[in-house]
Amino acid sequence: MERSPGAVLTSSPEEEEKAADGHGEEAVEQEEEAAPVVLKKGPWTTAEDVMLVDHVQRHGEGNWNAVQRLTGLLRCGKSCRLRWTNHLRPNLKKGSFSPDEEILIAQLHAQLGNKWARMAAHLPGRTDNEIKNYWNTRAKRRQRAGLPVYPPEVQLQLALAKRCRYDDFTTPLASAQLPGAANVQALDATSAGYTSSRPAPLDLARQLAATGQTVQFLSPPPFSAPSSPWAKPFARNAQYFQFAHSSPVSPSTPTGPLHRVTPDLSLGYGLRSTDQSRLATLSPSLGRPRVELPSNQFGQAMPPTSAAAAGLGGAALPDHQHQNAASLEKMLQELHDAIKVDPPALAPANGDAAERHAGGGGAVLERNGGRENKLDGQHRDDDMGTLFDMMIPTLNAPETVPLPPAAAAPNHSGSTSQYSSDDQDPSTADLGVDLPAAGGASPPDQDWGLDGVCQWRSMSRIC
DNA sequence: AAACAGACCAACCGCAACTAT
DNA sequence: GATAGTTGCGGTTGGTCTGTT
Repeated sequence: MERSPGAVLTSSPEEEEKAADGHGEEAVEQEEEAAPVVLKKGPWTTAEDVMLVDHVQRHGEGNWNAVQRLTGLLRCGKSCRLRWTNHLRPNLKKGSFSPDEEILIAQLHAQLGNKWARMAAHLPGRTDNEIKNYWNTRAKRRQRAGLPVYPPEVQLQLALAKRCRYDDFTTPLASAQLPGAANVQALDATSAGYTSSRPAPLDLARQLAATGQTVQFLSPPPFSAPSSPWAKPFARNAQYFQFAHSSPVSPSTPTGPLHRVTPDLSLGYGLRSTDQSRLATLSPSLGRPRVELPSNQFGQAMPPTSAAAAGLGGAALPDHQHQNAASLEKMLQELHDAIKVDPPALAPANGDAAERHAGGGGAVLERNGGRENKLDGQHRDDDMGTLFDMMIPTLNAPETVPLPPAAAAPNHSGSTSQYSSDDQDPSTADLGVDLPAAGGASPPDQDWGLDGVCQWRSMSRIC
């Protein structure tokens, strides 16, 4: 919602408006002879907007410092540029963020940190300022409320990514075996050319794909979700699996279509197909082996074996799928051990998974007593949520994953923007946010505050 | 109805990177 | 290579709106 540009609040709005209105290029010359121009600050007037738009139409974007000189607009170049990019340029999308956009922002923030401009590149029609404002207000509000900053689905990504760093995925993954050339390209892009001393990007999509699940790019569906994604139950979540740190995003990443990596994560708990089409994932570099690290995330060193496995390439081995499936199964087993239930059977590494997925059937857990039941997809969603509930405290247990101070206690200022983009790890800081202290009680309102699906409450059982 | 607090948003500022000279 | 100018980015501020007391 944009405020009326006519709301001039400067000290002498009338005079300034007059000045702005009356100037053509001839009037400028007069000013140049006069005393130094006092540039205006504050809200833009309609007349100023018109002048700026006219200037851009004539001269194109750029050379912003010339705007004042050429048009007499009493604004500095920076202000002109800002006004243009944030409000006047065509194809800007105004209004509140759609649920899909919200989810995407959370994903992007999990991956990039406070790289608003880069995030904006993934949200056509949105500006960095808009995203920044959105995130800061929501994040602050959630932090104040003692809620995790990221929605569960993003936390799951981070949790799994973090977890997997400590798993011994010793086998190079066979991207060449992935179905679909685009997939291979995209997934390879997450690792090829990764020359930093930082840990190699972890890409669970790849791992999942190696288990035989399909990984595919979907066309960008319109942002049309009817309700806030953060209000949704957990389940669709396991959808996006380009993980933090896994897909370098460069400023030159096309700002148009959003590319999605959507593994069919039917590892016994399944996802609804309708969910799958909705979730955006972080755009890979579309095959370019560009090396540009995200500003943060996963600063911790990955064990060498994991680093090697996590995407530095390598020849495909015939048994990759089984090995990785076993790793994932092991992970699930551990998670289920924590909650004293049996893990769901890992889906076979072939079409069977998709079949189960489509049918909504399959053995899933019933939390009560660990009995297995045939439940519908929703219940499987819940089970996945339970898994996640268990995952977070496990992952953040001090003996396994030391949390940076920011993770242990939210920033005193309540801001999410204070970490150094290179030094801090929002995947840990924010992932772990607001976890109840060991032995402590969960915050009273630990759900996402929107649909009452509170999986976090169960944490007290294991903390 | 008034006061207050929080949310929201536009815009500014400082800094860094980039480019031209 | 040094310098100046330009552009882009992220953090912050301050005004307005809206809901609550």
